[in-house]
Amino acid sequence: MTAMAPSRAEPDLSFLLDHTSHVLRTQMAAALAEIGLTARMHCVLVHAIEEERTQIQLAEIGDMDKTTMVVTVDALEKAGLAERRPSSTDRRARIIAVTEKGREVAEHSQRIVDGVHRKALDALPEDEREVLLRAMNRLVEGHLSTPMETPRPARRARQ
Amino acid sequence: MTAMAPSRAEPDLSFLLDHTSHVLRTQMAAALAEIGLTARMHCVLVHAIEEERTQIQLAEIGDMDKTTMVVTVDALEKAGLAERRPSSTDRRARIIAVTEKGREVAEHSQRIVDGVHRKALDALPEDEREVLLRAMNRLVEGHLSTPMETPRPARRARQ
DNA sequence: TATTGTTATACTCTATAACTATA
DNA sequence: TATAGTTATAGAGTATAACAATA
Repeated sequence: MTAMAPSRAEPDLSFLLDHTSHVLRTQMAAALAEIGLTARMHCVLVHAIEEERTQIQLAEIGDMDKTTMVVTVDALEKAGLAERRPSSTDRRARIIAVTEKGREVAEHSQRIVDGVHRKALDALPEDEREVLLRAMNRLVEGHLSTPMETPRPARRARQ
Repeated sequence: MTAMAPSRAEPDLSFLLDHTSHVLRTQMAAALAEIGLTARMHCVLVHAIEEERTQIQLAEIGDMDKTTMVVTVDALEKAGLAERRPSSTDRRARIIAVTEKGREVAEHSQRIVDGVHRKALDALPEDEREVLLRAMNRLVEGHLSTPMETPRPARRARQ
């Protein structure tokens, strides 16, 4: 599953980040699954509510491929939480419109997400909690802002 | 790639952990790739040096499946960094013996790993760094210690 | 020519199932 | 019967390629 274990004296930041993010992700997935959502569906729903956005825009926000967005929106439509509507300004593009039910579900799922985060943070003393968030934000905006490119191994054509 | 984006007032711990662990992982992969190692190969190498260990024991330490361990050990053997030796006490088991070259490479890769971690931590003020590590360790040992079970969807037999 | 969304599918990763040898 | 290691492969996830419609 996750690689890399602790055991040395040196602080193993990889292990700490991999482990915590993985466990939190399983907690989040389990919590959202109870109302039939994936983390991605929740993410798209929330950002589609904020303002009129196309699939591409939502894909960018959620850092997904546009093809992944297609299946995510398919799932949202199937669940009756969102609909594709033609953009009034670009006939190629589709606006993701959240339904009334989608709005309700998103409110619920946002409470679930916040609750999962809250429970994790509440496990820390207040001073640590604050500093942890500040430090993580600093890393996200600085040294750990951009993924390093992995040389993708060219793919052969379709047929 | 990674889902879930920031944007709300609530601290989005999922985003912070996912993003930082992902970026750090790409940095680590790139750094280790320069000497032909994956993070998993490094992990196995290091723990195989510490003491005589079987594949299963190493798999447990690195939190991998035994079948994943097979391919990792294959790679290490192919690179001349380790060898499978029959255990003297259990004829089913194989001890992973690290070669002299493997020892040298492991020393090098450990420096690389520590360097990648060091650079990330050095991007933080000292007080934040310390608290971050303390808080992460607290989470790993407490609220975020154990992944939540995902109901695996039974798999059909082979053939 | 470039871009949005779509379908089809190649590829990677991981883990289950089944097997062999041994305990 | 249970376990260590192996092989084969199912299945999930993801992203590339190609395409149609439109810009």
